Amino acid sequence: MPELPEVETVRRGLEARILGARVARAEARRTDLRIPLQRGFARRLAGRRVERIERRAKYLLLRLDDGHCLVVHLGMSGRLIVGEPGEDGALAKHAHVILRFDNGRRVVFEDHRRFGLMTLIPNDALKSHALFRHLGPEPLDDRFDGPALARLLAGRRTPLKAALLDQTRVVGVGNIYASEALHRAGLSPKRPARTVTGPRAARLAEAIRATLADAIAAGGSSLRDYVQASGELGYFQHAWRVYDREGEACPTTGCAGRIRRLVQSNRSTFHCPVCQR
DNA sequence: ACGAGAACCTGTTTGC
DNA sequence: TGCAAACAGGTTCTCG
Repeated sequence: MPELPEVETVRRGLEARILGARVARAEARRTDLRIPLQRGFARRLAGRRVERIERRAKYLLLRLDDGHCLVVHLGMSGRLIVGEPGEDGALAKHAHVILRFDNGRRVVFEDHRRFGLMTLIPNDALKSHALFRHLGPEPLDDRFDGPALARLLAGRRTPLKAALLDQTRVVGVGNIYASEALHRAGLSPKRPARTVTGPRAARLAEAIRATLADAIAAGGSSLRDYVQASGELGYFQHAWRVYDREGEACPTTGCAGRIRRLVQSNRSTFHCPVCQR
């Protein structure tokens, strides 16, 4: 799922609803997530206040009042469902962790594939933690530009699409937005990453930033029943230029190409062979 | 060190 | 309708 725009959308939804609230009760119904929940995970959350809600790459960081950070990754199928105050509906089949806050809100972590994770890490250990140590720069940071991207791709023979998915290069771009950004930049997903320099790198850096920013503005992409933290649907999926549009006409003005699907590193890539070179 | 592919797990869609 | 295969937004390990 969730790539940077969806995670950022969830972050904003959480911020509006549980920032400053205190965990009244926490419950772990299943502990074998991608990283098994720590012993006493629920007990350690009880009574904690959420002081800040941040995002790094595709990770949500809930800074608690005891010097720890509740780290959440949604993997492919993870969701954080925030209920209305006082509301206490039925739990989904794969509701693994339930947090009840003192403002009446319930936050449920659901993840049927269990590629996601929740874990508590001391704030001062975050940066050096194995989950974060090797992460590349944030694409929406002002310092992320053409020259910076060219340096990150230098020497890489791997196809450009695969390089964009590599979170040690740049973070936050996943399978949908990699295809989208490459189309926006007019660059072939098959091009060796190291050939992206100068004006091409500038175009790609800008395309990545614009694609992610547009998606955030739309509340992310909602696939199937994925919902953002507020329970609303994002609508960026309607703005996809190439993703999941195999056989359709290329949306580039004046381009007569058709969108093709190919498989790279076991993932689908969508592109226009005519205007992406 | 690098790059490609498989593995992790469950649910849904597609094709015969 | 039934069944099997393919596919799904991510990350991490293994192998060559």
